[in-house]
Amino acid sequence: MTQTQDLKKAGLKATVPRLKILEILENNRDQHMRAEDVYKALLESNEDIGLATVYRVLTQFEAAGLVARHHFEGGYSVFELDHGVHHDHMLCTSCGSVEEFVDETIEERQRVIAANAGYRITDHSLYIYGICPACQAQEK
Amino acid sequence: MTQTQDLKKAGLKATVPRLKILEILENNRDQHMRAEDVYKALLESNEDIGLATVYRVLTQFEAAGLVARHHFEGGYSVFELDHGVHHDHMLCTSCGSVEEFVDETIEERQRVIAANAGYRITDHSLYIYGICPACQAQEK
DNA sequence: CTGCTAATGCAAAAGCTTCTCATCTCCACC
DNA sequence: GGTGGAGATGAGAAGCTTTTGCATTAGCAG
Ligand SMILES: [Mn+2]
Ligand SMILES: [Mn+2]
Ligand SMILES: [Zn+2]
Ligand SMILES: [Zn+2]
Repeated sequence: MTQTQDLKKAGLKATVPRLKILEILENNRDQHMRAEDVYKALLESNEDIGLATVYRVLTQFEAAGLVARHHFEGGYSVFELDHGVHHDHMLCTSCGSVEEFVDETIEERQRVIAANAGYRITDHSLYIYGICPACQAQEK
Repeated sequence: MTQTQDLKKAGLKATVPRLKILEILENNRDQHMRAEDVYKALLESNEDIGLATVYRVLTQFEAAGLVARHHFEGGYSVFELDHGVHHDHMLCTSCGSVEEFVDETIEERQRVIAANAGYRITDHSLYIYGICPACQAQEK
């Protein structure tokens, strides 16, 4: 399916800014990008797209389920293409690297906790912060 | 132990602003307060303390282990007195109410995940977002 | 009591994100 | 293919939370 079709299916007009931003996210599937990062990538591609549009489009993509938004420590949002498969994150507070993981035991416990309290879960976020092996090695 | 002693033990001078802020946090043990909330409480007590000081003091309290800082959705920090017992949070996205919980199974799984990746955990945060029973009842 | 250092209040500024509004672009329809 | 109009965009202003610079004040060791 083309990117244009992806957008149409999400109920969004296939405009140039949206197509370019989608392309950038696909070219950085392994990254968690800030709006500013996306904006810089656009500038490097000589695209004349405003930062405000980047924010608008990313929010629309999130609402449409095309991307996932995360709030890592730092007071800003990061985005990644939503592959449909949920995952959580472990972050190195020293070098900033991010590792992804899925743990069905934790997922299940969360469902149980919510059920016991009568909550209907809409979302959840789990971040493990620590020092990665590489940074530990450098400590010495 | 007095509040003055608490501060001294944490390596902080027992100043008026720090004592007042500590007092406010103790008077709101069941709350998760923003810096702004603490500031407003100070104003109501007719304390002439600047917002910048509130931010500075809360950050110092966090570093000293006196309070815990959380990043609920919304782009700001909330603080609560640290009772030494770690807990996670479940939040209602409709009314904003917060429920606390502890789940040893999840805690253990996190340690295992980190160990498998060679990470040394320094911290973690788990937020479950959903609709609380009361808000579900009102939906209909 | 005194003096030095750390702490404070205020205002300015930073950092991220949203909003306003005039202009431009998609695209459904002819 | 041409067109009208709703929706999208760019630029800059503004909003919010948090931090910082600096002159002044206040803890507290001696
Ligand atoms: Mn990810
Ligand atoms: Mn709590
Ligand atoms: Zn690292
Ligand atoms: Zn609720």
